[in-house]
Amino acid sequence: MLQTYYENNDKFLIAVDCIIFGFQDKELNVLLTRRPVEPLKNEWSLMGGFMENGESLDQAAEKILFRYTSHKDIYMEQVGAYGDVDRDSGGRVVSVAYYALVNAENFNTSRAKKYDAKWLSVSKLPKLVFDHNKMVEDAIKLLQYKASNQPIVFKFFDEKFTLTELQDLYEAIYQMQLDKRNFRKKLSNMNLLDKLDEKDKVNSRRGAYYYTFNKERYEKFIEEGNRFSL
Amino acid sequence: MLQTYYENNDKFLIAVDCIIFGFQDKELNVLLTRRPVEPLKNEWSLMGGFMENGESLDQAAEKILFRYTSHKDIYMEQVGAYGDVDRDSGGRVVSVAYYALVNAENFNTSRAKKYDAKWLSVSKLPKLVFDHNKMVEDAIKLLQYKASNQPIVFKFFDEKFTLTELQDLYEAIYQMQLDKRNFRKKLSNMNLLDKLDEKDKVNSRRGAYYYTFNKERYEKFIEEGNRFSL
DNA sequence: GCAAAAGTGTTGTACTTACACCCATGG
DNA sequence: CCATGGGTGTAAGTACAACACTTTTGC
Repeated sequence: MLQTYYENNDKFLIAVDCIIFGFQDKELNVLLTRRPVEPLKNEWSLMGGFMENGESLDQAAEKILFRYTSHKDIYMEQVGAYGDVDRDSGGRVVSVAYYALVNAENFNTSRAKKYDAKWLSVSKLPKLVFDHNKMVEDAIKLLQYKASNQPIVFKFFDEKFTLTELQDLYEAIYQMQLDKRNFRKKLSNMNLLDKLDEKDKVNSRRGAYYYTFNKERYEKFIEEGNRFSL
Repeated sequence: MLQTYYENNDKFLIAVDCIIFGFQDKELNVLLTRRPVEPLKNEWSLMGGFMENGESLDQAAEKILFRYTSHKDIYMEQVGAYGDVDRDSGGRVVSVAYYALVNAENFNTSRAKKYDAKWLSVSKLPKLVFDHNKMVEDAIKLLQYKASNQPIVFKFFDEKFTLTELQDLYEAIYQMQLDKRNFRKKLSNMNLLDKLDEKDKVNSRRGAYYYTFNKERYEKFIEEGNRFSL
C-alpha cells in the first residue's frame, strides 16, 4: 500500500552539473569540458554526470568532481535544480547544479585533460550545451553574494595569499574595480588575517607579505555578533 | 546508443514541496497540512506531491499549489533541492522546495481544509515530517534576502496596503523591530508607492491611507541604476 | 475627553568613498 | 638609477540609528 502510493509515480534521471570556479591570471575561470557523449558531443559543457541510487545529491556532486579532477574535500555549494521539460535534448533529465571553489594553479588538470578540460574566463564564456550558461550565471550571482558576507574566497588559495591577490580575486568575482586602501582598511578592521614573515617575490621586486585566514579568530568574531563583509 | 547511455542510469522519484507563506495577525505564517499518506500519516507537513513526466519543476510546483489551494498565478521561487538518501522514510525521493507568497486573508482555505490545512506562525512551528523544517528555514533565509532587495513583499497583499501593515510585514519577515520613521523615510525616498485617497478605518479611528506599489515607476527606478532596499 | 493608531524631522554616528605619494628591491 | 608593484591616512559625503510629540476620530 505504501509502496504502491510512492511507486505509482513517474521516475526521472537526475544529473549533477559542476561549475568549478578557479582564480587565475586575475580572472575568475570555470573549468569546462568537451561533452563526451551524444547529443551535442564535443560541445562545451559543464562537468556532469548522473546521480546513482546509493548516493545523496551532495555525494553525487563530489563524485562528479572527483571523476574529472581527482580531488576530494573541495568546497561545494548547491546552486539549484533545473527542471524544464526540454532542457536536455537527449532525454528527460532534471539537473542539480553545484559550484566548487578550487585553487586553479595547484589544480591537477592531467586527468581533466583527458576530457579536453580548459579554464575559461567567466567574462568570455562560449555557448555551452543545454541550460549550462544559465547555471553559470546563477552560480556567479550566488558566489558574489556568498563572497560578500562569508569568508569563502580563501578556498581559492592554498592557505596563503597576498593582499593584492585577494583584492584581484574580489575584483574578478564582483566584476568591478575596488579601491586598494579601502579594501585593506576593511580587512584590517575585521582583523581576521595573520601576516606571515614570508613574502611573495614573484610579482614584485619589493615583495608582498603573505597572509593566512585565521579560522579561530573568525569564529570568535562571529560569536561576538560581528559580520564578515567585503 | 544515445538512449542506452541515458537510460542505463538510475531513476528517481522527484517530489515538490511548497512553503506557502502568508501574512496574518502581524506574523509570517506557513500553510501546513496533515500528511495524507503513510509513512507519518497525519503528521504536520508541507504541501507536496510528485512531479510527472510532462511537466517542468516549476509547473509541478504550480500544480501542487493549485491542488491544495485552487489558486493559480501565484508568485513562487525555488529554494533548492534536497537529496539525502534517507530524507524520506517512505522511499528514495529527491525533493525540490519552492516558496509561494500569498495573501492569507483572501486565501481560499475551504479546499485546504479538506487536508486539515492550517496557518501556523513561523516562530512556533511544530516538528514537521522528514527535512521539512530545514526547507522552511532555508526558505525564510531566502525570503529575507529577497525581501531586502526586491519588491516581492507586495505579493502578500491584494494590491493595496497601509504603511503600518507593510512595516508589520517586514518586521515579521526579518523577525526584528523596525523604526517607524526610518522605515517610512526609506520608502518615501524610493518613491515607488502611490497614495490612494482611500483609508483603512478598521485598524484605527483616524484611519491609515492605503498605498499601492507602482511597477512602472519601479522599472524606471531600476533602469536609472537605483537599488531597491528595505 | 480619551484611548489608540497615524503621521511627521532632526541630530549624531558610523560607514563609505575618493584620492596621491613614498617605499623597497632586482635588474 | 629606475621601473614595478607594495604599502599607507585623511577628509568629505552619505547612509543609518536613535529619538518624542501632535493629529485624528469613534466611542
